[in-house]
Amino acid sequence: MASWVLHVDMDQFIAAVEVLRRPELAGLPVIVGGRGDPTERAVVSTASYEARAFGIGSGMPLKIAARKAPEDAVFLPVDHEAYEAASAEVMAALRALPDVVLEVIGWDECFLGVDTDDPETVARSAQAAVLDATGLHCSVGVGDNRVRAKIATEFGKPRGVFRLTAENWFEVMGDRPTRDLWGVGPKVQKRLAALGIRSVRELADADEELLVSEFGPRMGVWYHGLGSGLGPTAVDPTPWVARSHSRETTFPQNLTTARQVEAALAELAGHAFDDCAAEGRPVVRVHLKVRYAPFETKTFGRKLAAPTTERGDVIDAALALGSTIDQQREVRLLGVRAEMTMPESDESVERTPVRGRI
DNA sequence: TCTGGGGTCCTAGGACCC
DNA sequence: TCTGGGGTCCTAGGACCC
Repeated sequence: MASWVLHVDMDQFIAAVEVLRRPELAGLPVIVGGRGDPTERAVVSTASYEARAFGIGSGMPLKIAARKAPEDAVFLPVDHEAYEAASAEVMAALRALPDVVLEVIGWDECFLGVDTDDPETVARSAQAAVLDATGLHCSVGVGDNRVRAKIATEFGKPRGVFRLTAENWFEVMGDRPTRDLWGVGPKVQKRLAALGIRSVRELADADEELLVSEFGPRMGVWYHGLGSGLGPTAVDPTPWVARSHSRETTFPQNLTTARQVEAALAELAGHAFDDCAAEGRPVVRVHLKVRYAPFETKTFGRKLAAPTTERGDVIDAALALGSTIDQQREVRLLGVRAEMTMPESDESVERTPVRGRI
């Protein structure tokens, strides 16, 4: 029997959860984001397929979405708790499948590790299990590693299954832009293009030394392998442990005085601390993020003299960092991140240097 | 056109030590 | 007086993901 990685991704998850509890929204363009008010500073979390037909997608400012949306479009506020609950049901249904190892990647996606000679059958039973338990649809990517499984899912959407392996990698991906690779964003795409590398195949054929000199020893090698669809195969069922917690707010009206900045920092730092305290681990480091109007962002942080479990210490650290904020400029966003001590971890686990995880 | 909030990881460069 | 090579730790910044 061969080992396979399956990537399960919910179809328009957030919008689907909303439609599930409000069936009268079925078939309408549904746009979830912010507080559901398209005149506010916020972006789209998820748009239903009906809304996507109008060019509305995740990450788009709500104001723009409102301009593109038809009259019957419905704007809804984000309801984290509802999605958490739905996510837990999805994961439980998948974990109950026979002989699978499950690694949660986000609210609406996970990897499954399975040993089988018929991964498509496992994929179909995963879809059936999720639909049966929650009424929600998902797509499944089948791969011989995590990278190929993850990318395969896009070809399976919606409600489908797609297999991507060493065998069909170049046939499927070879002529596509590097941006289609997991972990290649707009900046890296540009830097690659400057080296004359535009397609996935060109990346695979590129000189690794060149990539290392441009991106460093780790990322250079990683990007080169990505061109061939190389990636780790391990699926790790160990529950995810947060390394840090942060709170940030974009203000409806920019802050203009030191008083306002201090009050906001103290509140954010308090919330960030509380999130860490809930995990029962001390805070070791505090970071600040400030976005000056119109859109320039600065981040900076400091290690604390010693790990602390005192709320006041974290707030003091945030305020001390805050004293470096330029008082002459309007502040549009503030964020405080508190990094925690880490429990003992297994460093031997191969990591995918793709940043970000929910 | 106007850009959220919550995360993780990598790199460069300076400080400091031997 | 001007000077090496290597290691580790820390900070700042950047990039990407969902």
